[in-house]
Amino acid sequence: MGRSPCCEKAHMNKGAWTKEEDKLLIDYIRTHGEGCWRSLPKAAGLQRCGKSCRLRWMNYLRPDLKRGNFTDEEDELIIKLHSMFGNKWSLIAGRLPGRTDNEIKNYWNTHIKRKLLSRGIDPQTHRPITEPAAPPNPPPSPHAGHSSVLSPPIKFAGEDPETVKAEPLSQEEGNYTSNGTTTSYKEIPKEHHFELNLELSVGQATCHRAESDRAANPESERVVCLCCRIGFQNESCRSCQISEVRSLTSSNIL
DNA sequence: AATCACACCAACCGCGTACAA
DNA sequence: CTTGTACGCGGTTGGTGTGAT
Repeated sequence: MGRSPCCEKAHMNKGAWTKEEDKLLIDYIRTHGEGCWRSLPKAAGLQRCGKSCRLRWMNYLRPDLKRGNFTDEEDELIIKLHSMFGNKWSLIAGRLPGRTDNEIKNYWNTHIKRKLLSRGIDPQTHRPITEPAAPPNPPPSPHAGHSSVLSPPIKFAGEDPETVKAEPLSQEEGNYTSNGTTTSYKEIPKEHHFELNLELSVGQATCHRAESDRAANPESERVVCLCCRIGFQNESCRSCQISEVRSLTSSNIL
């Protein structure tokens, strides 16, 4: 038994959207807001499936979308985020205001891949192409309940957040180089590993907001929830209620 | 001017997941 | 617990534009 179709395709338009269809969709969402994509087309008078409407809105019609070329800063941020998340385009898009996952995915496949290859970097592994293939290292599952350490580690060169660039570590026989000194990867203290803490903050987490609490109780462990390590663009952290928009910097991550 | 190759990007497709019944 | 439905995501496709020959 196959999956039931998301809609009755026989009576649906396909292909490029017309200006009239765009207007119908925009007008409807302006009036009624997003949501219930399945019933939206009929309510809006569109001969499209809900999926198609959602995609059109998300990728093209949303008023907060930034059109135009990617900046060099965006390029570098995408590279950096891709080294962290892999092909999790929605996660990456969440860190680039006004950009969609589809847009970033397309841009990655058409521009950044080539850019990295020209630098001699494998776009998938973010390691020099001349290196032997590393053992499989899938990106962390968004559902992972525990911290995951990316191994081998990715180094973000430079202390200045403005100059952060994703660079694969020089790795010769498991060594890594940082600040001019070479260290066996095995000897690297755990806190220097590039670590993604994907634990969901359920219960009490001590965030930036709680620095004062921590000062009052120095024995308490400083735990920073994911939202504070990575940052939310458009919504506040639901565990610590930080509402400021935080830009991604190396200091947020490392 | 015609044709071809390539790049770009909007849109589609199928799957995984969340959630309600 | 199972099942059905809707949504969101990532991979892929196909149309269009542009430059080279």
